[in-house]
Amino acid sequence: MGTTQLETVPEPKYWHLRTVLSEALDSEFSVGEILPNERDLAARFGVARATLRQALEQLELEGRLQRRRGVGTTVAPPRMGVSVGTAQHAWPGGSDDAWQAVDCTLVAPPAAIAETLVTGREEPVHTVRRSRVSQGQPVAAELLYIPASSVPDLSAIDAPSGAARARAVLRELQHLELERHENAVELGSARADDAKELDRLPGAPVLVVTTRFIALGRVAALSVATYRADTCRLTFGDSGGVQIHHGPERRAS
Amino acid sequence: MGTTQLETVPEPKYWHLRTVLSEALDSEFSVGEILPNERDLAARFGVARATLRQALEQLELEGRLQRRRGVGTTVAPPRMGVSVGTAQHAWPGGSDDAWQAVDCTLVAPPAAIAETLVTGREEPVHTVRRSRVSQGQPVAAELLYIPASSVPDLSAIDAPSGAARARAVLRELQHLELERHENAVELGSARADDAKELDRLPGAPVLVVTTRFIALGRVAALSVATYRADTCRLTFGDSGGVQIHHGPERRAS
DNA sequence: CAGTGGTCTAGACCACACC
DNA sequence: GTGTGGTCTAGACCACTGG
Repeated sequence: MGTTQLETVPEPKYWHLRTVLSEALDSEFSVGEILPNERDLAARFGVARATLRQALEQLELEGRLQRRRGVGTTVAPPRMGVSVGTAQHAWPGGSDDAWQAVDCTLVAPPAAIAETLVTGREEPVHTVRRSRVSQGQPVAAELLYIPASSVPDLSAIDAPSGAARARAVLRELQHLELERHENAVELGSARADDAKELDRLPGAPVLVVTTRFIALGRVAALSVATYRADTCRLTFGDSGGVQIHHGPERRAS
Repeated sequence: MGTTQLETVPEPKYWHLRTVLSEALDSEFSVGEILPNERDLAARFGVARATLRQALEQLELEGRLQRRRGVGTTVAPPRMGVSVGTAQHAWPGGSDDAWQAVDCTLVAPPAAIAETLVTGREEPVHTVRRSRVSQGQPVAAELLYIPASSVPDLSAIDAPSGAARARAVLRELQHLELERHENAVELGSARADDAKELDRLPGAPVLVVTTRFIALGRVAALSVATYRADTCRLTFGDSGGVQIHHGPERRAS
């Protein structure tokens, strides 16, 4: 693991380090193995700790490393494939659903949500919180926004809030006929509450999946799900289990 | 824009700063406007430049800011919706394709690719490079891997490489009957060549979309497309044009 | 040229996990 | 406790853009 190469091209140190470490991970370490601590590594490569950290950040972003405060830095397993947008014509909360309802409240929709829920400007919405676990670890936190008009027959349910009510709301939703749904994926950073649920620090990179469920020509429900970007590979249109092993240069040319 | 609040909760400074700046962006700045430079901003908030930069990095990751070396930091427009995986049953290179072929070579597949292209272990693959432009700016760079056996009738084409040959390869591909395709999305960082094409620095966050095109029960083509994560929102299953305006807290509760 | 963001340093202290 | 990663500082110099 030497770094004694004075680049002819002024490649940033941290980028070069990233490459060197990446190769070392492929050849000298195995999944779950714990790396030397940051101070040692920095000394070994003759750089400041901040620079070393910049390289580690890159590798963590790429899902190669996992860092935990007070514990250490370990070699991450390959990202798990998490299927999204399968079950093309199913409402959330269906029988084979990977999610677990946590809570439910009835509130006035925040402005940004109301805008996407084109229907019912000032209409109250049920807000269902759900979480998704895969292979023993939390992978996503979701907020579902369901306009009250989408589940009109909810008066029979007496639970005012909590997981029971959440399940009741979702059950009601199944009665509607789902036309289609539309997905969008973008990069975001975890808000404090999501971060906690995902066992990450605030600001951790997440993949935000926004799904609009269309029924009767209206948006009957809106899901905003934040997935851990470091551990997840989102799969669309089936084949959730494909393992893509990333080699030395990952997409080498 | 005051920061004179000594937190009772030990919220990191950069995180608090991110929030303050985010709110300022919503209320006091408009798209395209240029912010004060980092040294001034840091002084104004009474923090070190590195801390200020940490906050700016967050906001850039979220697509709120755009930073360019030698120029300055500007307020980014809302992310553009880029449709992916529409045209459910179309090969790359079809008539309404958003991509532009750049180059084409015939090589032995790198190990990581050969593994995903389950067919033909040692078989040579055509490697087609394409780029995608949307609203006047580059949004994605792609590498298409096409096993030679997928386009057997290519001998008639004499162009050895270049854009012309790339188009010829894609034209041949249309003759196959496409069964389906499978998409996966994950976070990555731009390699040097991709970064250059996307007008970003190496290591910039990108959304990597891997698509496997299935025909005759085999993987007939494999696409690895890297999208700029800062400017793009990937849309699946139609509705490419939906604008989601992010409000003050973006997904406020 | 001057001004910008990008990289890097050598420290310091804090929050957390584990013993 | 000790050891880890996370935050923060106050500098310095580099690479790039634009006038």
